Amino acid sequence: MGRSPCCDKNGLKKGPWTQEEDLKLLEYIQVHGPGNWRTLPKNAGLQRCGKSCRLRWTNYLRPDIKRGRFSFEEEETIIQLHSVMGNKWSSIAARLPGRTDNEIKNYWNTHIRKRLLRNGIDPVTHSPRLDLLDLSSMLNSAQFNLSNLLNLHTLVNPDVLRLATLLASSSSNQENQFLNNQMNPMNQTLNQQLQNCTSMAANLSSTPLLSQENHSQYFSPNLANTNGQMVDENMLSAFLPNNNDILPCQRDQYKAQASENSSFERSNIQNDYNNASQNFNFDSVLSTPMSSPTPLNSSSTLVNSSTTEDETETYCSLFKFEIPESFEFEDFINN
DNA sequence: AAAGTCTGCAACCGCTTTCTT
DNA sequence: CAAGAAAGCGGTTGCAGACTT
Repeated sequence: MGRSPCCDKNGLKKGPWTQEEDLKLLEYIQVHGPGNWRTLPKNAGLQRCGKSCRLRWTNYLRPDIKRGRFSFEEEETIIQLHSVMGNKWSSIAARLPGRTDNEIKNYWNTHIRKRLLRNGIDPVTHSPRLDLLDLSSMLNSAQFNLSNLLNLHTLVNPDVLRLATLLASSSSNQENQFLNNQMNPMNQTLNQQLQNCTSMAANLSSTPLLSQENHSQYFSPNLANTNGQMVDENMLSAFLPNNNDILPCQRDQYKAQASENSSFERSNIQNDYNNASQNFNFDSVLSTPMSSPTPLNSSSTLVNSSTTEDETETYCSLFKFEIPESFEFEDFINN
């Protein structure tokens, strides 16, 4: 069934409402109540479409509308509801008194969605977005090479060690103290890390990865500005124990991608894993001098050129999360 | 200081669903 | 039951103000 216009649009005003128009609409509704939108504009003396009047009332003039910034609780509620309902804005709004669907939709698109992306979470699926990472090129890169990770000369490469330090100490003059206090437990826990990394490497070796041709660039050059106190939560997860569940959860997606793309590369990962398991010498890890904090090298972090801006932001943000003052590295890796 | 770019949000568009006659 | 009107809904657009160069 075709739908005719709700009113004759010729000569009707569009665009932002003026105070005078708002007043007319308010006064009319106060007397006659909302509804009957087709005849309302004429009766209220408004040169507006009835639909426009209804929207103005429901989204702005209604007295029960709560204005101002969304609270943390509201934001969390929106995220939770969205993870269940998706873009059912009216259903979400029905559970947030005083908020309109339009307002929630706008807030989602301008704030929450970006925040989730910044945290490496897909705003549609609400799951981590490691699927976007080109692990192959990452692990072959200078700093995030699996061989380096597991090999004594380089593992716990300076940046990883520095990350550990930074997690426990936000200022550089505390680093030595941290190392003195934490190295013994780290010696034990790093053994556990090794097992987990080895296990993760096994997972990786059976996980198809996007080819470098498809992901020629990974992280944007502006990561060169990343300072020593900004580290990658997800990257760290890849190096530390008990966070490797992220990879298995993405495996089906990788497999689906692999089935569509014959150029997936696994050999590099397999080689890295084989080399690492042969060459590993744990003691030398701790004998490797701590490097002075330096910005993460942008050469290892490139963004897939085919990704969207938001996705690019996701990649970049993977390396940017605030480290709480109270964060304890030991607790984290023992967790 | 000016021009260009970005951001947030109100409002619109067009489709679907529900209601009324 | 069918047709048309009204309401609901989600995606998109346009613009004002903020920010950057």
